[in-house]
Formats: sequence, structure tokens, C-alpha cells
Amino acid sequence: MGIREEHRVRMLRDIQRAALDLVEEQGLESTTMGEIAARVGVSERTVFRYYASKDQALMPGQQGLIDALVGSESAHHTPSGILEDLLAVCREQFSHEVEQRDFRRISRLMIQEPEMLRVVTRQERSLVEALSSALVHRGALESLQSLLLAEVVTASWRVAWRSFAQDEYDGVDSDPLTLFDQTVRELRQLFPST
Amino acid sequence: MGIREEHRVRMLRDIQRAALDLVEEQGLESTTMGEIAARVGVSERTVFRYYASKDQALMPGQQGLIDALVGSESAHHTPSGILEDLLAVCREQFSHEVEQRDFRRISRLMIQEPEMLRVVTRQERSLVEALSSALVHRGALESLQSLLLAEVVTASWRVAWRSFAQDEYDGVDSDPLTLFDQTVRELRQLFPST
DNA sequence: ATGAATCATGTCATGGTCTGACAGCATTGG
DNA sequence: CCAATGCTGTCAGACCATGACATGATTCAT
Repeated sequence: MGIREEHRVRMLRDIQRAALDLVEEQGLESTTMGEIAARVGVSERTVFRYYASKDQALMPGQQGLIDALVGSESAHHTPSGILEDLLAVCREQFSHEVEQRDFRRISRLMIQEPEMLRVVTRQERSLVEALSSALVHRGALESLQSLLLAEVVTASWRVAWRSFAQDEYDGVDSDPLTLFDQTVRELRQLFPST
Repeated sequence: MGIREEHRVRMLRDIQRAALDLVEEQGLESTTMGEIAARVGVSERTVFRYYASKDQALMPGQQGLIDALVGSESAHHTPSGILEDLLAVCREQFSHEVEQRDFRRISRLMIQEPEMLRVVTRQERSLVEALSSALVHRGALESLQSLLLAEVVTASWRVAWRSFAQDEYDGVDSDPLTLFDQTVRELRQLFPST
């Protein structure tokens, strides 16, 4: 509520925007924290006070997705049932994220700059950890199952996103929900009914 | 074959051993490339000539697994059939890797030092990329399917490995094949027959 | 064996990421 | 108005990584 909080939010956003601007203009490798700081008009040190790393400045993490997944409840008690629910949460979150303008920018950069994809992927480690430990905490699953579930959910998210990014890069205006559904359908095809 | 090659191989091994020694002794964060170099008895610059990054010095990559997966052929032409074959290759490679002494050391470190797990995971990006592009190249699969397959295979490997690492850390002497099979079984359970 | 080509290494210089310490200025609240 | 708190800049430094160049060892053809 305080003016302090607003300031912080604006700063976080400004830094990310500046970072994305610069990467679009001159590529990831040749964009330094010093430049980002200069563009925002603050010192380099200050940028590091808002984002712990260059990675996070570019891709602030999947906190929205993490919250949605961790906060979700499942009526099911079998691994497959829980997976279904988690994927449904992902699906919804996915179409929600696509609304964010920066999400689209990052998506395009993921294809333009291969290193950008690695940045995004690095950030996803915390998603797996948060989700798997949340699942263990719920009590319905064992450690191995939870980890596997978290990995599968994250992989689905990543593949759907990359698929979306490719379309976005190609100028194809695809529906995120359809895209996510297609990904999940292909995933299920890997495990036939027999 | 020359003496040059032997020298190189010995050097690679010595550096990795030194790196692992130091991480075991004093943790990952406080182990610098300078120390590793000093332990081996060469200059820091030289270490970077053998390993492109600190990560790779600690975890030289999954080249064995990549080669096995990329080089494998599959009689099947459906995504699920190919997945089955790839998992079989993984399974074999897994029990093979466990024979390597350093694999066990790294496994234990993965549990002791959370950051070490991230190091390993970072290295796995190239596995996904190599495998998915190899699958596309084989011609049987589309891009989305290939990526999905590569992600699922990699995730299985990672989960099985982490499971093994936990046992290793706990002093449980488990059979790698059994462990891998169990992982795959749990994975299949996520996708019920209906 | 000798000389040229190749290779491994060391040294030096540099750029970039990230952290800690401290001091100054602004905001807030009593 | 004063004191506490918070934000920022500056400075210093550790560490990772890369490029350029010189040097000494190894290899190989002659």
C-alpha cells in the first residue's frame, strides 16, 4: 500500500523492460547489467538490489505459475488424477500469462536468442522444487512420485511454451489453450492404453 | 592414440577429481577455479582449456548418454514405441554409469550440496537439445513430439538418478536397474489405461 | 640429427557478474 | 522537528571466463 511498495513495483517493471529492450536491440550476450542500469537511470548496484541475477531480471520467474500450482487443491488421490488437475491449472495459467505483454516478448526472444531459452529453463528449477515439495507436503504422494509429477508438469509447460514461442516468432497467432491441449494430447499419446 | 591423447585424458580426469575432492572438502560455493588449478598443479587458464566452465569440470556432461540415445535405432515408428526404446537405452546406460566411481561421488554431492544438483541439471539442457534434434532428423516424428519425447526421457533419467543419489547418500545399496524400472513404472502410472 | 610445425602451458590483460561495507539523502512517523 | 527507517550511490573486491602473446616441449619429415 505505501508509496514505497508502488515504487518497488515500478522499479521492478522498469528494470525488466529495459533489460528486454536491450536484449531485443543488441542481443543477450552484449547486454550488460551496467547498460541495463544506465538505461533505467540507476546504478548497477541498485539493479542487483531488485533482481538477484541477470537471469532474474530478464525472466522474473514463474511465481504466478508456482503459486497457482502449489495453491491448487485436488480432489483426486491418485497420481494420475493429481496430474490431471495440475495440468488443468497449468492450462489456465498459460492462457493467463499469454495476456501479459512481456510474456510474448520473452517468447519471441526465446527463439531469436538460444541463450534466452537457457535463461528461462534455469529459472524453472525452482518450479520443480517448489511443486514437488508441495506435493509431498500434501501427503497423498511419495517423494519419488512427487518429483516425477513435478517434472512432467514442468516439462509440459515448457514444451507448450516453446511451441507457443515458435508460433509467435513465426507470426502465427495461435490460441494458447489449443496449443496447451495439443501438447498434453501428444504427451498422453506417449503412453498408450495397453 | 599418441601420447598426446593420453595426456589429455589424464588431465581431464585429474581436473575433475581435484574439483570433486575440493567440493567434498569445502563445499561448492567456496571452491574456486583457482584452487582447482592449484590442486592439479597447473594455471587457472589451463583448466579452462580443458573445461569450458566450472560446471563442466564438475559434471563433464552426459556425453555417454547422449551418444547412446542419439546413436540408438528404433524399429518402432510410433511415439510411444520410440519412447519405449529410448527408455530401454537409458536403463542400460544408467546401470553402466553407476559403475563409474565418479558417478557415485557426484550422486552423493547432489544431495549434500543442493547447488550441485543445479549444476547437473544445467548440463542436461544439451541432452534435450541433442536428442530432440536427433529425433527430428530421424524423420519419424514432428518437432513437437520430438521435444516432448526428449523432455520425458530426460526427466526420467533425472528422477531415476536423483532417486539413486538419495539411496547412495543414505547408504542404501540399491540396484540401479530396479531403481530405473521403478521410476518408469511410476511414470506410466501417471497415464492410466483408460 | 636437425629444423619446422604443432601443441601445451604460462602470463598478462580485460570484461562481466555478483557481494559486502559504508555513507548520504529522502521518507516516514511520532 | 527529530529520530528511525529505507533507498541509493560509491567503492572495493572476489570470482568466472576469454583473448592475445610468448615460451618451451613434442613430433615429424627430411
